[in-house]
Amino acid sequence: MSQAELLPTDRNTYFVEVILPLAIAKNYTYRIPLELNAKIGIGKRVIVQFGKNKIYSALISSIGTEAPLQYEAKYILDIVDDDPIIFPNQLEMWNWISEYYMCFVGDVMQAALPAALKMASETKIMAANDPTLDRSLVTDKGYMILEALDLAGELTVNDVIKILGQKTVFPLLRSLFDKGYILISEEIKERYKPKTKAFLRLASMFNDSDGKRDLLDSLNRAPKQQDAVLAYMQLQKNKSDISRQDVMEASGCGTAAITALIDKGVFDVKEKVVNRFEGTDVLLSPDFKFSPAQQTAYDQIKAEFELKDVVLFHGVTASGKTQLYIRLIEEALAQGKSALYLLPEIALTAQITERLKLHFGDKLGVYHSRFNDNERAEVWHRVRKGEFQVVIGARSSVFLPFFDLGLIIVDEEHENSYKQYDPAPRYHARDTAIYLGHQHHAKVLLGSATPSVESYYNAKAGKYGLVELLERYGDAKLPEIKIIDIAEAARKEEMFSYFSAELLQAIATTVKNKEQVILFQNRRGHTPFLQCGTCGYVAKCVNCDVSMTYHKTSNLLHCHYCGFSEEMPQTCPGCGMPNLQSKGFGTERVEEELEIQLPDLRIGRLDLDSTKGKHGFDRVIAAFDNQEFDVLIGTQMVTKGLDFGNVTLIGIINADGMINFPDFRAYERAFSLFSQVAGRAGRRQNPGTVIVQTYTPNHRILEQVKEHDYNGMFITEVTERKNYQYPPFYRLIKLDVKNTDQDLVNDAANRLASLLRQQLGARVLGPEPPLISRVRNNFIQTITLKIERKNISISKVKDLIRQSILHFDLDKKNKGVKIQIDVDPY
DNA sequence: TCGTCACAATGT
DNA sequence: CATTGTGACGAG
Repeated sequence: MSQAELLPTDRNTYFVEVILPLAIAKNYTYRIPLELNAKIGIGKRVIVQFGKNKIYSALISSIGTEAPLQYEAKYILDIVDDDPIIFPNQLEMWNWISEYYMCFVGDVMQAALPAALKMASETKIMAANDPTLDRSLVTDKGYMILEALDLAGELTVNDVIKILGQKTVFPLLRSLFDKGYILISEEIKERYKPKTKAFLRLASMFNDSDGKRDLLDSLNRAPKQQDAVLAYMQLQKNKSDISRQDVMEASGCGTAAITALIDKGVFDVKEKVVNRFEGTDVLLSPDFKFSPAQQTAYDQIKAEFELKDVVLFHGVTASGKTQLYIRLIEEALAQGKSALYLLPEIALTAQITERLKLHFGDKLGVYHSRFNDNERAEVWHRVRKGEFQVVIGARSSVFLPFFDLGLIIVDEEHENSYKQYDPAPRYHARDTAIYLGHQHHAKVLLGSATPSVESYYNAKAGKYGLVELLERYGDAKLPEIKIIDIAEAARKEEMFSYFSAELLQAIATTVKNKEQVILFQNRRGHTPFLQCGTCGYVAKCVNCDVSMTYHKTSNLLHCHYCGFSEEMPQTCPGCGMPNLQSKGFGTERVEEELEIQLPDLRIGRLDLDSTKGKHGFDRVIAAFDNQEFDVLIGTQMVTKGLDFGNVTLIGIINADGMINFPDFRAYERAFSLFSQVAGRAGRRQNPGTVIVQTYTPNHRILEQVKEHDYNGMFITEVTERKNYQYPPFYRLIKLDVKNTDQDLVNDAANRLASLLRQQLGARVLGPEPPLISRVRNNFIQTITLKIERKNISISKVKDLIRQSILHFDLDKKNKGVKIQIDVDPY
């Protein structure tokens, strides 16, 4: 059904299928009132009533003329948009995600739309103020609500829940309503508000010079106001639009003076909609010189793009990848196409966005989770209108309403944060980007210094093009990597706290040379676990099967899984002895110990806890960049695409935790993490040094890191994965079975596994408890499916899984058991 | 997912 | 018995 057919004179009755932003399996059909016929269109939002009271904004996914047979469709209440907010090919992508990752389209809608574009139904309650009613007849709680209404005028249901401290308030409100004490109104409220700014204009009578003089004279006894008027007149010479803020800045007055002038009628105020991203429209012409190696890589990428739609670009750290990307984006723009540059969330620093802004000016949109909703909605609208031709963003920017994409860059393509885990849709942004590229006939460039085994395998197998750039920009050498055996150093009495003599020495020398150090410890907090030296008790979270981490900054024990925190016990809760010992160490502890070992250092910390708040992260980075610290201690946050020219020493405090992780990707992850950390060292003249402390100095992964031997790592990994049936040779689908009752979970998981085995046989593994077998009071059992790539269709397998789950849900014994499906888990 | 309905548990 | 809590179910 095309738009053109839907003329205002159209007297047909239409029915629309809508997607609701909920985790429900079906789409629902609504009827269009005749008077709205002219406005309907796929991809527009509509207001619908769903259930008895709830009102949602849903999205039209299809239009038809057949009335449903089984039931009578409700009418839609209204149509929100004049133009569709999403394109048909986006709907197609949503459906693909929902099919491939086995989730509901409503889940995809939740993830795809910025919250400000989803509207909330806020049920408002007002007092009826009927003097004939006797308030003393209502219950205590009812009375509380009426009192609160007297004070506030109106309340939302949420407010009532807070006031009463209980969840079920509807019966109570219903009875108050039925008896006539209150009024209830459903009001849909759009959360997106364009940003406005107050602009001032001098009232017309003061516009000539006489008027101006009189005005200034009359303000003789109000010097601040006089200043403000003078400042305004000064600004008026160069600018036509003068904002209140401008006047305040130029005159040094506060709001009071301006408000007084407005009240006197001296200034007229006008609210104008302004762009949230003002002040970035500097367009610099790009003028960088490619090194011969860069030029070769660039030519190869172009050549590969002629043959393949997806190209993997393996470029070592500091090889100048970003410059290549910029050149490629410019080319896409020159062809009148747009471009998307994806980065992992934590790599999206002010550093990189500033660099791109210099090149692309106001054509560049930035999209990531540290933006608030209004900002995200604004980026959405401007991409939709084609104002932003280049978007740099994290995972979720694959959902933006692009048209005519010419190029997608997925930088740091190996990063596991491209895979969303908690809530559904559990999609992989790299793979979704490839789908998106396919839709737009765009080229996709995957970039990484340490490509994922999957992508490299795909490239080697000829599915993707492959371009490698294995030398650093401008002759820079790769850093030297030293492996230190902690056990041996301890034997020689060369361990001081967590630091070997060699590391401490290197830190001291580096700092003396006015260079900087990064220390890497992949655990945050102070002490990862507390154990009783007498009875062996370990402090664990009450909701999860994980040890509590002590954080010195809060002086509390924290659970990193559910956020629970509690006081640190003085004596062992198990046996009562005051013998609790700290085991292990996180970034806070490293910081503390380093201060003891080398007291005069200026130390900064970069982890989730030290970077709270919108700009927290950028602030720490900027401070380190400005050399306000000598040493930066951090978790894997320090590894992500940060570019510090002055860092020449990297220390990995303890490499073993990363290597000995029970997961088939552990070695690959350790290799890329260590290589990425090492890549932070010495990006200019000085190649830099990396010191890795470990108890297993001969581990093959460390050997390979030391030799910068990506290829060796790839070959050993590929062999192992082939032998043990892992990706890229097999597809994995993980099913988590969850419930608060441990026995129920175990039994239900067994039942599900046997249902699956009936269909899929030995491809079904488990169930077994995962590493963390209880999170937020839910026990978990995991069933893993390994699906071969040949002789069986993956969509057939997914159908069989869906059938098995349907079966599973029919069994009354499985009531209340939740199943979570993760396709291609990371 | 969320709200409602039916029913059970709790306390007067 | 009235109020609060809990679970199952269905929504167009």
